[in-house]
Amino acid sequence: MPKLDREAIVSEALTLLDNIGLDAMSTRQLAKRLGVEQPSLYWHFRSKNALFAAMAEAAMAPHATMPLPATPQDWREWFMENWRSFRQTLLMHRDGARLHAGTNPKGSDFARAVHKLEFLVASGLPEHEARVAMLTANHFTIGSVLEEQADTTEEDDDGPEMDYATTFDMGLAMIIDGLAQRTTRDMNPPS
Amino acid sequence: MPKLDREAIVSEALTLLDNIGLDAMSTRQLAKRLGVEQPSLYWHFRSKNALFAAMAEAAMAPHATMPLPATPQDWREWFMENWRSFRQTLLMHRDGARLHAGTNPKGSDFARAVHKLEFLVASGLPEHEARVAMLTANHFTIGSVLEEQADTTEEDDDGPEMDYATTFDMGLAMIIDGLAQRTTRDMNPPS
DNA sequence: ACGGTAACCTATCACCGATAGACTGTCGAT
DNA sequence: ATCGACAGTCTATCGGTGATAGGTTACCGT
Repeated sequence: MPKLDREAIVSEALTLLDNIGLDAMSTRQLAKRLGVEQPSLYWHFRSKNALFAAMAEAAMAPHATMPLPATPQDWREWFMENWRSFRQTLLMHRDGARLHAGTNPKGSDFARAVHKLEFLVASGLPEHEARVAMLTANHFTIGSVLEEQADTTEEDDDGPEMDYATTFDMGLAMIIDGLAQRTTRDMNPPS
Repeated sequence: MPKLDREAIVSEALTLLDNIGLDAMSTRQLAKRLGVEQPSLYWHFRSKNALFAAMAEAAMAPHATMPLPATPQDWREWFMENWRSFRQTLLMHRDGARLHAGTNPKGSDFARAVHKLEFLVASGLPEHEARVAMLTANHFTIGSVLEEQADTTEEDDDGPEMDYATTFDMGLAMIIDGLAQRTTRDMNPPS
């Protein structure tokens, strides 16, 4: 019988999430899986939302521990891979985007974002535009995965229908090209 | 005593949403506001989710009834205004983005999307790229508003802090520029 | 006058998140 | 060895929730 601590609870909660989805998750089912009564969870977490926050943070670990970019690297390639990784991490768990949406970033995440921004600046991009591009890619990724995971259309064998991965890649490439344009020329005036 | 029909329920539900937020919404509070007992709502809607779907559709009306683009119009300007309108509509109601996320588009919405795509094609853009740009802008908008509405930081008077509207505009402009690039040149090879 | 049905009601179910307070085990200090 | 503190779990319970079953009313065409 594994000792019950925050880590074990979060781990089991994530597999329960994968099985039944975010809306169906209840503290009672989770407690039953852990061989424990429901109120015991409230010793380790102040509320269900606090548990969700811990789950969201744990689910983001694969992306949050990726190596940071280094200066000799091609910024376009890194940009692509970074948000591909973000998307993949969101897709690892059922309702991963909904779980992630609306979670306040930790301090370390903020530090990593600063480092990434500095890398883009060191690669010759204007800081303001690079920051906007990072935010844009973030929002685009969350929105994409949100819609992908909300899609309930059955997988008929009548054809590929729509490839979420390549659509995502193309959208991301478009953002990258829009950003790349900012290195050479200024914005065109509004009229 | 106003007759109780779907429209009245949805209308009152949206003002209740604005007052207490999506998570706190309950059928009992809504029924009380309508001067009715709670199970009565279930004659008009099969489930709470069905009510949410009707609310999402009604909330999208301002954007869904906008005039469609016509061929002599500048496609860049229209693109900007269309997704600005989408964002503004999502912002009209509390938790508007969460309410909208994961709703299957109606048939008429699909028809409108086809028309918009045809407009972009008529403006000289390649169809596939235009379609990707529309999806990208959609996901970007939803992700942006989702984060904006999830932001709980108090409005201190120590400065502008961050202007969501202009950040959105700049991200949208980046997508537009990325799309515009597809008219003149092909994608650059990966190496 | 009568039957049907739209539209509401009461009553109730199973379940939920959360809290209060009692219990048990471990462990360090005396 | 004993005691006290406290981490960690339990039982019991609260108010609230979405949803269903089935009774009641009022209108409407025949």
